[in-house]
Amino acid sequence: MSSLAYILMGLLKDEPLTGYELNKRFQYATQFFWTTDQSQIYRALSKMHERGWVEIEYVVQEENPNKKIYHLTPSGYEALRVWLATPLKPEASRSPYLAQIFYGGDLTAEELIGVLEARLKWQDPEREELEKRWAEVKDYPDTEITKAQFLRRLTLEYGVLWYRLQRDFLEDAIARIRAKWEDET
Amino acid sequence: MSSLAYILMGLLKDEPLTGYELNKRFQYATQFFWTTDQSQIYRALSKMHERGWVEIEYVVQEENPNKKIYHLTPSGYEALRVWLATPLKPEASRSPYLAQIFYGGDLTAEELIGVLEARLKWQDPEREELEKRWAEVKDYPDTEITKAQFLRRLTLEYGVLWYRLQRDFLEDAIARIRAKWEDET
DNA sequence: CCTTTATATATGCAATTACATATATAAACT
DNA sequence: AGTTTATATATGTAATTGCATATATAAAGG
Repeated sequence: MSSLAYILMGLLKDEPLTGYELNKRFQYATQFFWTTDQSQIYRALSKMHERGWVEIEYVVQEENPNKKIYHLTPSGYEALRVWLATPLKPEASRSPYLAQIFYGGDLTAEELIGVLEARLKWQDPEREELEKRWAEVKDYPDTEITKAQFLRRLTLEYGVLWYRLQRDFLEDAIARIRAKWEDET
Repeated sequence: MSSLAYILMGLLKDEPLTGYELNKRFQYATQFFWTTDQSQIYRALSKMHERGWVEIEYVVQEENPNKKIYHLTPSGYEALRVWLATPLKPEASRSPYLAQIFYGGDLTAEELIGVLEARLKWQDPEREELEKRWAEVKDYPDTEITKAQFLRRLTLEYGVLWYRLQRDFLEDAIARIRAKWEDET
């Protein structure tokens, strides 16, 4: 099973949820370490059910479509525990925008910078969203929160650091490319 | 076409190469922004040939298997240029190890730290390799190198900054998890 | 002597992915 | 009046992926 199943089980560990609700969590809770499509969530839930990792509670509704609430089973929890403690092999690196810089020697400064500005433009709102969440929790000492809260905050901190690195690098790169290209002409 | 074809053309822009040689470049030149499998390179080259982006020079050898040297065509170069100047949509984030931290509240400190130490162990040699390459080029002023060298160095710099962030985060996380778990017991 | 490594290209395959689309009702917006 | 959004689940599909394996020769290492 791909990581997706385990990430879903991580969410189900705290509360039973429908596929629809899990999908909504994905736009918020896990978005900086895992993104996925709605269709993948339903497919993953099917496979998890086949394996007995989740049980389905069918809920008939009148105003809205019927729904299936997924409950994590003990066997699912066990599978999650094992996965959480298993060192994973390195992920594939995939940053096509770095390739665009790497090979961009023949482009104009505007073309190159256009690519980097576009990236800044979508990354910065995401960075600000994380900064906001980080500001709310950063001041509690490690000793005054639960282990789970501590770990969630730790990943949030990583997210903030990562986005700041991206922003700093992009801003620096844009300035230096501009200077370099002006110099050469 | 996926980014792979363009990254291959970026390499072919400077010199015609065989699939075998391209594969070797991938373990070095591009490894921190793109990793791939040997089989993907041959498959991508086939597709690129169908599209007329590369031409094949057949070389018969006696001591070694025959080989095909791929030359970038003007139409390939043009496709590369267009891609390089096109802002790409955000890549999917995929960091399962962050998920392991995020959901790791029920694990022991040793289990959690084991995952992080394993990651440090494979990342640190890669970081050191990049640091070494960075040390060799970092002191030339931007004005004394070509645009292409400048951009290659810029991506290398990003790679170094990224690996340092990883190391700093992992070391800090390990220390804080250890402290927190000792505290709770 | 046997195994591994280097040279060189290629296919089979199952898993995973993103994107589009289907179905259905109700509310809210334009 | 017509469109979009929210609720809710599901399938079709082409592309891409990593891994394994096939073929073939020569050199180097154990």
